[in-house]
Amino acid sequence: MTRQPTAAEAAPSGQPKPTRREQILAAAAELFALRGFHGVGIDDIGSAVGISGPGLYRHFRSKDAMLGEMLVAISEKLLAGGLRRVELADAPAEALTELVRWHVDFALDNQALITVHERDLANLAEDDRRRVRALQRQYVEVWVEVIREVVPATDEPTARAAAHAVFGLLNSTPHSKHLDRDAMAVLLHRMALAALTGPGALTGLTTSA
Amino acid sequence: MTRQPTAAEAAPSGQPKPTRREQILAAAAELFALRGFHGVGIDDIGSAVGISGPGLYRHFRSKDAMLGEMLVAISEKLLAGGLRRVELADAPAEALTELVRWHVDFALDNQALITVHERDLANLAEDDRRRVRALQRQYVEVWVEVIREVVPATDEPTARAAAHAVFGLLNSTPHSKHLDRDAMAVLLHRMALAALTGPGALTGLTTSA
DNA sequence: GACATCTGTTAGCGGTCGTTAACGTGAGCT
DNA sequence: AGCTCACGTTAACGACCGCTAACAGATGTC
Repeated sequence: MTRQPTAAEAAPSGQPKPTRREQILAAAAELFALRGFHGVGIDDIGSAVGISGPGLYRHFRSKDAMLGEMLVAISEKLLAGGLRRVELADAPAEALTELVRWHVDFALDNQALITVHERDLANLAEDDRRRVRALQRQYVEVWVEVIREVVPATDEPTARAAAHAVFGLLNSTPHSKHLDRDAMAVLLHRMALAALTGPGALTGLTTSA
Repeated sequence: MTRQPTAAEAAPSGQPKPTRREQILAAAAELFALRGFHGVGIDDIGSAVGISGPGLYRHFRSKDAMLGEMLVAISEKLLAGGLRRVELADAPAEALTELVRWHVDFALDNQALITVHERDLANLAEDDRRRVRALQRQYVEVWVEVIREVVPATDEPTARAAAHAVFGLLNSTPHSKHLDRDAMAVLLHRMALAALTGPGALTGLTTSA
């Protein structure tokens, strides 16, 4: 029976120490993003971190556990960051721009995880999938509330759909490497805000004739 | 050696006849979208169309051939439709709205294929992947040209990145079923146009200080 | 110096999956 | 009536893959 330090002692002192587990997760994320969960073998992940094959089982219970851990972690981080930005904002409009900025930075700095997140969710084990779905819902909810404050005449389903659409826009990062990071960040930020706050973009859809 | 009618005699008379091949491709697309290419077995696809397992090999050379055929077909259709809309338009602004309308309708009517298209491209065989990539590039090119006509001060890399971002926005359809089809179409249309033509969204990124 | 523990190795099992082989059947043509 | 051919069936093969078993070195501790 192998020891399984689940996120509790993953960061005992602080952040300076990149654990073996974290190295493995990072490498696995990169490979999963490239070829998909089922397209990557245990041996591939192993050799990506210098060890070979079954040595990974000293650090993880199973291949599914790796996927689960990294998707739960990223979902938690995304939600926590979003909540914090909204809390720190003074006005709704500022909350929205901060939310956009947060998501843009996050997407640009975690392209592999973003890709895996929206592609291999179906390959998660039941438990992990429920947790991730719940976190996703909460994150969407944060956006929905802020959107409805900034664009008052928006009903809830529309706001939800708009949030998903903006996520699609912002998460498009992995598909285009034509601009450097900063230019990309500015572009995505502006496009997202324009899509949400453009004149009448979100209103008059469900109550109109 | 089995006969392989490759798209030539797929539609000999017109469109009224849904071939067995097409039934299979549609079912396979649905399953691929749900669980990913590697997550779906030959037997799953077979039983989805009433036959079981290896019977599919009377219609397709291999499982990869199914994926290849459906992704090439969808890419060709997308490009052809885009080109036609632009040709029929009188002015650049109209070309852009028509392009958006075309892509919105396409995404809403082919959600499974859209999902597979952006998820399992990596699982294609070399030949097919090259063809699909080439078609994708041409489609992006259509958008880039139209965007640069409508928003004159936009440089090419920015236009390309913006096009990808809009694709991400429009292809978000499969992730949100909160609105009915028509409302969704209107919402996506407005958001896409706002993102592209919003005040200064695409300008001043590469030449600014 | 004996011991435990952490981390890694190689060999092999068990199941899954794509594909092929061999065979059956019913419709249509001559 | 008989031949062909399109369309299925089941059985089985071969490869791959996740995972376990058994073993080994390096390190720190009493």
